[in-house]
Amino acid sequence: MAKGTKERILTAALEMFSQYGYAGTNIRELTASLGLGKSSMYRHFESKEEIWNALLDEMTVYYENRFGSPEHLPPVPDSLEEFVAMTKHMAEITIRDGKIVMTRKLLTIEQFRDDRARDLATKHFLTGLEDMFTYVFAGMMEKELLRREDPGMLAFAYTAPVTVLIHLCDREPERTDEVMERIEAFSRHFMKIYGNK
Amino acid sequence: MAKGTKERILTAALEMFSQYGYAGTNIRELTASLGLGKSSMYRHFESKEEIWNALLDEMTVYYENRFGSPEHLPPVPDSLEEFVAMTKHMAEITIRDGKIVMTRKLLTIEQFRDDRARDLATKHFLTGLEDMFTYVFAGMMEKELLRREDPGMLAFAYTAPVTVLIHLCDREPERTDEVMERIEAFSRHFMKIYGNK
DNA sequence: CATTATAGCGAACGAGCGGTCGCATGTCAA
DNA sequence: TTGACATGCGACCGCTCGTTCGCTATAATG
Repeated sequence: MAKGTKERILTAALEMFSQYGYAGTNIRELTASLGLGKSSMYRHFESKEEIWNALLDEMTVYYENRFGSPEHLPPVPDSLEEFVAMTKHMAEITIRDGKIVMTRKLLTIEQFRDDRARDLATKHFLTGLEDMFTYVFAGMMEKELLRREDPGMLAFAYTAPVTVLIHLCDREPERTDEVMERIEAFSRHFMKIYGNK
Repeated sequence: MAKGTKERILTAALEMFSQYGYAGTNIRELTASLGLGKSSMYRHFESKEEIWNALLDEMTVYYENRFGSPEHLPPVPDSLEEFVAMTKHMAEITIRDGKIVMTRKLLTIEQFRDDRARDLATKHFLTGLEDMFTYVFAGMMEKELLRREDPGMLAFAYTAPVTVLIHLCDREPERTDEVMERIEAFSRHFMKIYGNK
C-alpha cells in the first residue's frame, strides 16, 4: 500500500507513452512494470485518458516553472566564453535528464493527435528557448559583447540548430557525446560570427 | 477490381499513420475510407505490418531520388538574391506537398519505435539537407558570394532553423504563410551575415 | 474493539482489434 | 463455353484491449 503509487504510475506512463505512444501503450504492461495488478491502477485514475491528462498537466506546470516567468531567466553572460559555457551546461541538463528527454519524446510523438500536446510542443521546441535567448542576446548587446542585430532573429538562429541537435540526441542517444561536441562547436562558431572583437 | 487498389491503400495508410500513428490506426477504418471491405486489403498485403514496410520502402526510394545522388544537387546560385529565391521555392514545395508533409509527420511520430523510421528521420531532418547545402555553400564561396567559412557548419546553421520552421508548419498548418515569411526573412538575414559585400 | 476508508488482487466482460475463410463475380486465355 | 485466376465481400475467429466487479488485507478513526 505504498503512498507514492500514483506518482509511480505517472512515471511509468511517461516512460511507456514516450516510447510507444498513447495508443501503443496498454495498461497491463504499464502496471505490470510496477509489479501492480491491472485493476489496481483504477484506484488512482479513472481511465487511461486521465493518466494522459495528468501528464500534460505536469508538463504545463513544468514549462511554466522553467520558462514561464521572468525570474527564471538565466543571467546575462559577461563574456563570449561564459556564454558558451552556460549554454553547454543547459544543453547537458536538457539532454541527460531522463524525465525531460521523455517529456520531449512524448510531445514529439503526440503533437499531431492532441491539441494540448501540439501547443506544448511549439512552446518547448521553439518559443520557450527563443524568448529566453532573445533576452540573453539583448543583454549581451547592451554589454557590447555582440554586434547589434535583431535579438529575436539571433535567438532563433541560435536556438533552432541546438533544438535540432537535441532532437537528434533523443532519436539516437548513443550519439550524445558527439552531439554535445557539435553544440559546443556551433556555439563557438556563433560567437565568432556575432561577437564583437 | 480497380488496378490501383494497392497504391490507394498505401496512400490511405500514409494519411492515417501520419495522423494517428501505426498503433492508432485500424484496418477497418483504413479500408472503409476507400470504400473497400476490411478483408479485401489482404489480397494486396499480407498484414498491417507489410503496409508499414512498403511505406518505408517508398520513403527510402523517395529519399534516394531526392537527396541520394550528386545529379540531384541544385544549381549553385549566382547571387545572394537568387539563393533566397531558390530556397524559398524549395521550402514552398516541401511544406505544401501533402505527401511530403505526411511522410515527415510519419517519421516524426514513429522515429522512437521503429529503427528504419529512426534512420530515415535523421536523413530527412538533418543530413540530407546538410549535405545538399554544404555543396551549395561551397560553390557560393568559390564564386566569392559568401565569406570563406566551413561550408558544413554554414549548411547546418542554415538548414536547421529552416527545418524547425517546417516542423512548426507540420504541427500548425494554419501558420503556413507566417512560416514562409519567416523562412524568407531568415534566409535574407543569413545572406546578410555571411554574404560578401 | 468495531468501523470505515484505502489500496491491493484475480476473474471476467464487452468491444474492437488483426486476420482467415468460403463464396461470388469479372476477366481473359484456351 | 469453360476453366483458372484475380479481386471483391461479409461472417467469423481468437485475442487483447480498457474497464468493472467482488473480495481481501491493512491503516486510520472513534
